Amino acid sequence: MAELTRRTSGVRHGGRSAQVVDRVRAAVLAEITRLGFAGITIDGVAKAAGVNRTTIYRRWPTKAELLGAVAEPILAELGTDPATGSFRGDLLVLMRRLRDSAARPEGRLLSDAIRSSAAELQDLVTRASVRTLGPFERAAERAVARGEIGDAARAAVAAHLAFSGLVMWEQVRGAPAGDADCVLILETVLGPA
Amino acid sequence: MAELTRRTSGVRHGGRSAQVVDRVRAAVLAEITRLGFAGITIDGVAKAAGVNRTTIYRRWPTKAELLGAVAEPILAELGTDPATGSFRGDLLVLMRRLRDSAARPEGRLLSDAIRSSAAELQDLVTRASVRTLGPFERAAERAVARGEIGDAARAAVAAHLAFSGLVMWEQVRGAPAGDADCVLILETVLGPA
Amino acid sequence: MAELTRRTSGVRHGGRSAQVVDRVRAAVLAEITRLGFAGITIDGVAKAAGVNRTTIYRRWPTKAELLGAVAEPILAELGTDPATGSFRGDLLVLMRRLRDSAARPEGRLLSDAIRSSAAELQDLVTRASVRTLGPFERAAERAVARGEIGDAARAAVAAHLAFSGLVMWEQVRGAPAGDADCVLILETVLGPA
Amino acid sequence: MAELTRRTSGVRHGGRSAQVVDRVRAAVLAEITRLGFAGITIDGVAKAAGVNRTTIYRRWPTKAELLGAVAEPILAELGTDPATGSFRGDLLVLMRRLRDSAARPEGRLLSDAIRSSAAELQDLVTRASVRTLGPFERAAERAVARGEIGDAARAAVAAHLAFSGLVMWEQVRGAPAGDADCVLILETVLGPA
DNA sequence: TTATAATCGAGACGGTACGTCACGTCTTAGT
DNA sequence: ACTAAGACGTGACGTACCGTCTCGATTATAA
Repeated sequence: MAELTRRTSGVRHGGRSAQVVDRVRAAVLAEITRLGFAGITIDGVAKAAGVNRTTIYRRWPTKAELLGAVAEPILAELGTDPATGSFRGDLLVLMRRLRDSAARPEGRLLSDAIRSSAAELQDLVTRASVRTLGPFERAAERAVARGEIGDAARAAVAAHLAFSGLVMWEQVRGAPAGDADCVLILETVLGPA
Repeated sequence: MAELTRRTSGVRHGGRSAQVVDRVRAAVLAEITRLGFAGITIDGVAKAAGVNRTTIYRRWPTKAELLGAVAEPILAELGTDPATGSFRGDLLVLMRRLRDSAARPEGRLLSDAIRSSAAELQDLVTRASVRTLGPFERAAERAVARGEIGDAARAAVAAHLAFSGLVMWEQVRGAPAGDADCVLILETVLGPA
Repeated sequence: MAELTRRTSGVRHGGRSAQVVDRVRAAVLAEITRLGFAGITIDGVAKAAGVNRTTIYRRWPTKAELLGAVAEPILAELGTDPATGSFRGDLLVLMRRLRDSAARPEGRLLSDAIRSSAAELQDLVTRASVRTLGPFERAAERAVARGEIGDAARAAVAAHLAFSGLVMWEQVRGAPAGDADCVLILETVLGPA
Repeated sequence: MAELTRRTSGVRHGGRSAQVVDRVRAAVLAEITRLGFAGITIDGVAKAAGVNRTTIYRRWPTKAELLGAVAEPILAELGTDPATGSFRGDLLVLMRRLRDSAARPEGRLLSDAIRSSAAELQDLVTRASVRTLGPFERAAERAVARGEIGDAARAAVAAHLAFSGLVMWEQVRGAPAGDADCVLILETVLGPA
């Protein structure tokens, strides 16, 4: 998945190039807000960004790369590991972070992408899943290492359920998850505190 | 969502009409197997079915209706309530049923649809979600009514997690859920037996 | 070209059949007024007539036959020979008659058809041309027979010009021909009175 | 009406673009020969030209523009004024020119278009009429200015008749106008030389 | 008065063409 | 070194008519 740099080798003209990148990024987010993840088109992004369509294709040859580049910052953010010292604490932090991100266009992009089954976005989907689920899984591993939970598979499933339950929440229940919902999920997969 | 009959009243030409419906249905499933849910096109279905494209449009004006019609049987199947007498038993049945269905093209259609965020499929998505999640939720309600679980919200979340965890399983973990996975999920959301 | 009777052999069921024929005929004229000659579709006529599309096809297998049937009365009217006793008088009568007819939908149908180059309407076009131009040509022949004009070819051309000039008048000049225009045409092709 | 160049400013790719334009133009003429004016379809032209259908739509958004572009050269040719010094001479030149053009596909396109009553071609029809009839009318005006004819309306009608008579000739009489026919028309509308 | 044949309404289908949208690629000109 | 601009092929979309077919329901006349 492309990072937010040009694919062709060579010097980057700081000013102009960076401007293009920024405008395209902003345009993608605006389009997500306007039309939703599935409604994004290169044409639309180009127009919204005031940039030529070919310019986008040059920099991000596929839609997956474009979206991946836009999602990169939030992916990085969601990819970091918390360190509360307890599985319960880690999961709660991760869930709240994920929930909060879904309120932003980048987050919507991410969670819609994770659920998507489009072949053309396979790269993005996999990468986004791995990096977003990662901290959940590592929290589980730490819990096992710390002896909080004996059964590693059990810990992994708990992490998976917390993640999946949250990712599917709005799609299935029609409203974003609240703070209490996060706590409920947590107590359901880990038992009452 | 259309059932697998003509929208207008009265299918007359039992023979020919029924044949068309059957062939289109089969073609949709074949295309799902071949290209995946997101790869389905009316053109492709028409060709695979050996039927004219306009014939499909006449009967199912939107893609959501076409897919909904094809999904109807499995929706009906997954929409029935088990009656094992216990929440645990009900959930296990529901999960296994859902897991098994995912191995068939109709099931793949369904679970991919449920995760999809395509605007054009909103109808299908909602309907599929409601009908497939329904038995999970009703099982939770019965559990509450029976006094198995005191907290209704807690029961509902358990149902939601079992459902979501299963629907996202393959997408996120790369392989279909096994029997042991179902049990693990069950023990995670309801506690050990 | 079909007359306004059923093509299949057998008895005509006076009431119902006649009603259908009348309503279709009225619908064709209404559609000509609404959409113009080129805008006529069988679908549209059927809807406007409150008659099933297949009923129209049964009776008039081609569009040319349908239109021909509708045009028949006016064709008959325009096909009769005047007898003023002079070429000049005959032509004037014929021109005025043709001009007047163009104000009615049937007449518009006719003159648009005569100018049309649609292959599917070849039958109609030929028939309409022959029958409408006929009186002009016969008037020329009578003039020659009477000795009014010596040169038969010359007389025929005069008839042709009067006819063509009138048929093209509105199309080219943007407004229907007036009485004075008819006289001008007459004096142009036959010389001043 | 579009000229035979791109609608947007500046054709850049002299080679490729020009080639496409040429091939489409040739294809239109070929299709006219093959199927007649009324039988022309964008699909057919695209196939005959070995060009994609959307390419045609991009360049000529409507059929009227496409046909207008193809007709442009002959329109330009038929739009020039002769200067024989006499009404009679001018008309004869104009008639022969028009008659000759009808032997070529472009000319057939033109005269069929002029007679057409299709709403979608209104632009083309008007433009073609105006530009083709124009020289006839201006010849009449010059005749009046020169004092050849006293009555301007009379001169205009003579021009109109010569034009209409010729345009309708083949449609009504079944064979193209010969040289002698042109002379006959001339003598009919202007009197013997 | 009832058969019976003609006719109609309704639904469906295959097919052609339409005009549009989005994709991804290429080339040339300009900055 | 990039970007803008224009063009193109390709595939899919959803719609409008065309002409044909079959079935079931009427209906008007002829037995």
